[in-house]
Amino acid sequence: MTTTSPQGRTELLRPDGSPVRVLVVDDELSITELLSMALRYEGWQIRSAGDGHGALRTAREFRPDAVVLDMMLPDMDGLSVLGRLRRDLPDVPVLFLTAKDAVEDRIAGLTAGGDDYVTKPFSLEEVVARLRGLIRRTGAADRRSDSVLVVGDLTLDEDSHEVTRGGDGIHLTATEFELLRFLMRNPRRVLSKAQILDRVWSYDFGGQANVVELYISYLRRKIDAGREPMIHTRRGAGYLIKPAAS
Amino acid sequence: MTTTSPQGRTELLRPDGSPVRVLVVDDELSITELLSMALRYEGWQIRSAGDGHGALRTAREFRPDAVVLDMMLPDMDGLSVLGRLRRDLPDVPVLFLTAKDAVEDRIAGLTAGGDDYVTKPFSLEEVVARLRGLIRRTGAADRRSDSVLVVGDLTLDEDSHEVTRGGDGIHLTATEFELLRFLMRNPRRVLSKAQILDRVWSYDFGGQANVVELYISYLRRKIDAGREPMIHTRRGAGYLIKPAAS
DNA sequence: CCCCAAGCTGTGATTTCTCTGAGAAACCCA
DNA sequence: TGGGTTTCTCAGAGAAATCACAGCTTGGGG
Repeated sequence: MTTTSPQGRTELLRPDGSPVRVLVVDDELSITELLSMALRYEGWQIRSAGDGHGALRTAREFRPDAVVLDMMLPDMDGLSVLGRLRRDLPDVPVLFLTAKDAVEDRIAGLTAGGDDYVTKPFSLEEVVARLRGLIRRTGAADRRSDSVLVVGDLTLDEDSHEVTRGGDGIHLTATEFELLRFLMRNPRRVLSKAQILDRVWSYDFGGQANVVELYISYLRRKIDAGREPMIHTRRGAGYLIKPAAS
Repeated sequence: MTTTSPQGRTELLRPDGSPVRVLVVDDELSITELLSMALRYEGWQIRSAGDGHGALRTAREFRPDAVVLDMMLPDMDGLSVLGRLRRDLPDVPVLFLTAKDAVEDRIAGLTAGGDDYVTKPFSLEEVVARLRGLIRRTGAADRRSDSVLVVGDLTLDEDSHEVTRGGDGIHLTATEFELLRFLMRNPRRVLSKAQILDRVWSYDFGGQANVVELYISYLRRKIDAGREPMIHTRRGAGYLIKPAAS
């Protein structure tokens, strides 16, 4: 089931209308804090654990609809946690967090079962999107909701990563895609550069805030080029996207 | 829940009808005083603290619906306060106060969970508006109320920053927008130039008082131009806004 | 009816914010 | 390993917003 809030945000809900439950497992407190905060903001119910045993204990009692699991835990191997988790909750989808240089193939094997993974350092948009995808696909959320965002004649498919405007396909880089997704998930709302940075760039990004301006500029070239503009600047406040007609 | 006071002011209330509670944390007494006064005027219940430990103690007992938190506290790091605060009150939204030049580095991740921040020196309108936004969005106030102010055929959307009169879109600068918001939040009430200056301009504004006249003039050109005027001067007293028909 | 204080607005200086080109570095895939 | 792609920094140009100042208008008390 999905429902749309007054702000235009779409929320995932479970079949019975209660909020989706997500368990976050990572040994770094700053990471669990960050994720808990962001995921809670999606309207989900969050519990967190700092090690494998805690995770298993919490999972049994909390019965989450999805788990975010760091592969690198102090007390046990990520794989063992996964195995034991599956014993209690056979169908729960898992989003793995891994270091960038971790063995890709082992992960690839794991994700064959419908799970997914992101590498650290991640951006919140990425984690939220993948988690939404997992929950959507495994049917923890009632009706399989749509993976296509639409604003005016602009469409963005979160599954295939396809973007079109007025029917024409548009190629975007990864960062451009995430930025556009964030804008389109919040249509007609002014988003500050800080908000965008916090959401679209990875949590350890230490650079200049004007990358946002730069990428807005790239996006404009690709989606607004020659057409009625959809991306607007609110000087001193931020940016917003809205249908061209209005 | 929202209710409309006899003066025409719209107030945020909690689901049970009791006033919203806000905790203000800053080590400068002048700031907590200023904010407490302004926020109390919104009809909210305010407590304040001058350091991290005091903040945590008060938060536990007062259970605020929102927190205004200076990042620069004498006894502890703003982030530690945040972390511990979140342990007791996982869902409470936080409005951070930061110095203008510190924005870039330590804000990273702060707005990610739906939190927000303003830079010092701020204007009271800004703080109040952001707080209202936070409370509205995180649902501490009952039904998610909407973000549009309406006076006569004039509308102002706090989310999209859109302003229309009689259906026509009107572009306002940041300062014009804040001034109009203040007027529209107090329709049919005379606001003195001093009040306006105190609310709309930052607390350290040292300029000439006639900026208010200047900006009223700008606003009139944009929203009253050619139409029945809605902004009226009460010579020697101040200004007020009201629907054209009356 | 006159005068003055209060209010209004044109001009322009200054500051601030945004956009974008150029290029360096990192990255990815073959 | 090498070339194309992507990300990001830097810096300059340009646009927009803010504000001081000053002269003009207006309203209303005397």
